[in-house]
Amino acid sequence: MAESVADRLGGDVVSADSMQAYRGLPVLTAQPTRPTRLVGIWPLSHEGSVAEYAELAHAAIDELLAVGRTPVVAGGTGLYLRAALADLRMPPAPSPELRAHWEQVYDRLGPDGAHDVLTQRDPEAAVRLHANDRRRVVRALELTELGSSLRPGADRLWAEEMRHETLLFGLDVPRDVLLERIERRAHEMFEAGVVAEARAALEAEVSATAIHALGLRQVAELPRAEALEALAVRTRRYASYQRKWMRRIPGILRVDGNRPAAQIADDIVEVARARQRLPARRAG
RNA sequence: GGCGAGGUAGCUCAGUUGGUAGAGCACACGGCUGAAAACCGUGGUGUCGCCGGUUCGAUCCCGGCCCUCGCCA
Repeated sequence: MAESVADRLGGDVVSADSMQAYRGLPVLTAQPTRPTRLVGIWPLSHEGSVAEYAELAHAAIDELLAVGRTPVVAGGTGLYLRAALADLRMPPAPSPELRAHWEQVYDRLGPDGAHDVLTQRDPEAAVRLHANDRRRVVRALELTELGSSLRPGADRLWAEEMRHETLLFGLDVPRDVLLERIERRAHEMFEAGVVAEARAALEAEVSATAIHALGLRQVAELPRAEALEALAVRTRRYASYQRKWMRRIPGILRVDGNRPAAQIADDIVEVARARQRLPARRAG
């Protein structure tokens, strides 16, 4: 669908998806067949992050705009989409030493003890976090040593502000249709050789980030029927996660996604063209 | 047909010496600022196989029936 929109507008698709950014799992991550920006850019051994992705996405988008093409950003989860479209101004990168140190502290003091330490060092961050959220409590603690905070200044994640004038569309698909599509998609992945792909990937080094590609371990290790079910279950959860973001991203326009891609693309292009003409008319 | 084991949440199962039941996963909802297809939190969604009996009260005890699995005919 994104490709159809890009073709009609004279643009290119930019992927907003953490796992499509890796190369080596084209079937499992449902990568597009035509070359797409930010797809397959990292080896599986690489530990990717939103902040790193955001820089690349900004560069790709600006490059397209500079030559007069329309970037069509498609994803993915809301965080990656927002990271591509807005300037989230992430706090400083984690240092391996600080992370290791605070992880040790967390494990030694336990969740409540570690959370107490955070309350002393950064009360504002502490009230936002649950003691059991090890990842974020550790991150917040390491930031206190870098003169930063997990919650610096304004909330940019949920703000409407974006780097460029942008139209946001979210596709609505009825629940039963969605479940059926997920089921079919899982089967198709198996027919396309996802098992061999996953096993081959796990032979080599896989980063802590890439290992979480949905269903990677299950597909490689479980018997077919169980793997298929696990893949479908995880995909369902992912879909409900996307719905959640769709409800919350400010300014998103929801369109009926239960139609052929070309038809949806036509509608979106029509809205885009109408919006483009509006300022000119007013000016005129 | 005989003997044995079992029938409790969507699934796998625990439990109640009789006071209408709870874990994991699934599912729903919420959070999220350099791991986001990740991670954290909250919520039990139920004719306890069916019919009767005993009892103030039965998912639990008793009888009958149905179903599943195993062994034997």
